[in-house]
Amino acid sequence: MDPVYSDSSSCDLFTNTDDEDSRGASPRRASSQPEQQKKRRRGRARGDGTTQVVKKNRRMKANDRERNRMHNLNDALDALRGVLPAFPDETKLTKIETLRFAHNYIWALSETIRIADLQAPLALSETIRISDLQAPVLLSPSRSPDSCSWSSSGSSSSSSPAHCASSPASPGGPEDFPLFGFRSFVPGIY
DNA sequence: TAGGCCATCTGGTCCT
DNA sequence: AGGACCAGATGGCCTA
Repeated sequence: MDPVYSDSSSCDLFTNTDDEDSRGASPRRASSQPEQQKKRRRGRARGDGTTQVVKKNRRMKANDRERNRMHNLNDALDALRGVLPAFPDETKLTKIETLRFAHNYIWALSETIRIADLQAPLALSETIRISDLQAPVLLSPSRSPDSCSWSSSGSSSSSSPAHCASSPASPGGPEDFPLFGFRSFVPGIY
C-alpha cells in the first residue's frame, strides 16, 4: 500500500542549478485527452528483478526532479509574495491566495494607471485609492472564499479582475490602498 | 474531529 | 530515451 521508498535522502538537493526549466511557455497539453482516460492506473507494474531495479532508479530520479521542480515553483511563489504588499498580520499567504491577490493587485495597478491617464494632470499629484476604482476590489478579512462577492457597480470597463475585493466602505483608514490590509479572494479566476 | 493546506510520490502524456 | 509537466493519491500538520 504505502508509497514506496520515501527515501529521505531526497531533501538535500536544493541546488536549483540550471534553473528554470525555462523552455518557455510551450503550450503543452494542447490535446485534450478524453476525460475517461484520466483514470490513473495504480497497479504494480510488474517486472522481473533487474528491470525492477532499473525502474526504481528511474523513479527515484524522477522523484528528485519533481521535488526540485516543485521547489522552484515554490520559490517563484515566494518571490511573488515578496513583491506583493505585505500584510500586517504577517501570516503567509497560501498559494492560491497569493495567485489571486497578485491577480487583483495587478489589476488594481493597471486600473490606477488607466485612470491616471484619463485625468492626467490631476492624477500625478494624487494617490488613487482602490476605493476610487469602479470595479470591485473586495478584500475579505476571513479566509473563506465564500465570503466573496461581486460588488461590481456599473460594469466598469476594462477587464474585470474576477475577484472579490476590498473592505467595502471603510474609507480612509490605514488603507489608502486597501489591498494592503486584507486578503482578497477570487472565487474562480477563470 | 473535520477540513484546509502542503509536500511528496506516482504514472501518464508530451516534447526534445 | 529521458526530461518536463501534470494531476491524482496519500499522509502529516495545523486550526477552528
